[in-house]
Amino acid sequence: MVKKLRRPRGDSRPAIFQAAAHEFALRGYDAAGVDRIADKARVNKAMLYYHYGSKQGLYVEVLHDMFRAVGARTRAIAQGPDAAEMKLDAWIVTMVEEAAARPWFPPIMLRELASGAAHIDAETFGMMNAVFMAVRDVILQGQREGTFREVDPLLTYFTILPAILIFFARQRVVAEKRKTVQSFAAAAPREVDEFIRHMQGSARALLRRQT
Amino acid sequence: MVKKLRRPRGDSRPAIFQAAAHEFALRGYDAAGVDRIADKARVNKAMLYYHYGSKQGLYVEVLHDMFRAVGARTRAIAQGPDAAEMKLDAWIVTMVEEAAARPWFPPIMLRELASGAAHIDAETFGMMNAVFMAVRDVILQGQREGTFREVDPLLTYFTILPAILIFFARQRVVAEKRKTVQSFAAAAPREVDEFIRHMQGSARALLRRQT
DNA sequence: GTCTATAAATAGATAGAC
DNA sequence: GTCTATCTATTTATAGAC
Repeated sequence: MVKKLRRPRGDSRPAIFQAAAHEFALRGYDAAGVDRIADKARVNKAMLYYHYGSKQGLYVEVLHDMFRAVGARTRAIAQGPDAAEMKLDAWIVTMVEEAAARPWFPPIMLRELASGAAHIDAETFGMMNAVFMAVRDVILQGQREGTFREVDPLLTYFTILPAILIFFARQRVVAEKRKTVQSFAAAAPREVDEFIRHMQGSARALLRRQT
Repeated sequence: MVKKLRRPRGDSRPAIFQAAAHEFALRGYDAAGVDRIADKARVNKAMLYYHYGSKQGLYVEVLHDMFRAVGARTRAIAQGPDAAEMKLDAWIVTMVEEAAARPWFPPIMLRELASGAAHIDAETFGMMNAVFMAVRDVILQGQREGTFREVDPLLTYFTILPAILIFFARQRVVAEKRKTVQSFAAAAPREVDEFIRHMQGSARALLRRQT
């Protein structure tokens, strides 16, 4: 008889966090199953409530973890001494790295944008907004320096950001559908390095003052 | 006693369609409730199964309706006689008009991109892909004509499209959160005309050959 | 075409033993 | 910290009367 594999005792909290992040990314908040999260983390469902209180509480932790990391790095870049173009390049690298380090980040953020931020509390919303504020500062700096056009910072932010989010979300789509749907043969997955160059070039093209 | 308002008999099918489109957009496929759809359409739940067979069948109809409309208009533009820059401008107007005419289109498509197209059958996937193919043809045309840079058509498509989708999805976020979250005061809603100009300008900036 | 009633499965959450 | 058992509400779907 095969003994059921067990995690070492005491590390159930991070195991639940990981499993929840993946489940929320895969199915969205409402469709995510507390039972499925517990199974994936190989813990009892009651442990989830012991550590996090509720499904909502668990979701908020995942969101805060995301925006803490992204927010801190974005603010650091915005407050640095570099020229605006360099800062924008660095921010794109940051977002790509965070999306790669937390694969659940792009799907979750896309879903929240799609649902009107339905499951986001005021505090988390403030963290989301702080990221925008920092990027807006960089765009305004570039406009003061004369290197950027007089674009609308908000509309420009929401042109660059979703492109990054969708790139990562799309990688999964392509990988899975290419097996069965021949019409998607043209859409080979792209390399991350190639995408960073594309995105940096796109952002510069969007913002650079015409001559 | 107040008599319950009734729809005229016989038009339950379109009423269900409308209600379903909104429910799918608001909550996503998995979290959408057949009961809620029936209530919203003011029909009995059994009617939904009578007309559409299943929740999945209803969802597929909503998807097909979306991509039929977008696909036909996109193909017509791509096959027309205009220069590539004009075609791209026209396509952006098309997408904005379709998103305005079908408010459920941007949220549903964003969710599918976020979930890896989990609920999309092969046929619908082909329709989605046909839109990309037509836009790719326009980009290739512009490159042959010498007006567009040698960008990757796929990465460029997925830079322009999500910006349009998110703009509409975001309008709802802003409208609702601005009431309660003061930190979002900076993010006033934008006018659609203003957005079209921004998006056409962005697409041209992305693609125009540098001098 | 339209309705009621209900089946059968699954959801989030909790009490209480260990 | 960890587990079993269970409560209650909600889910998709169907059978059958009208």
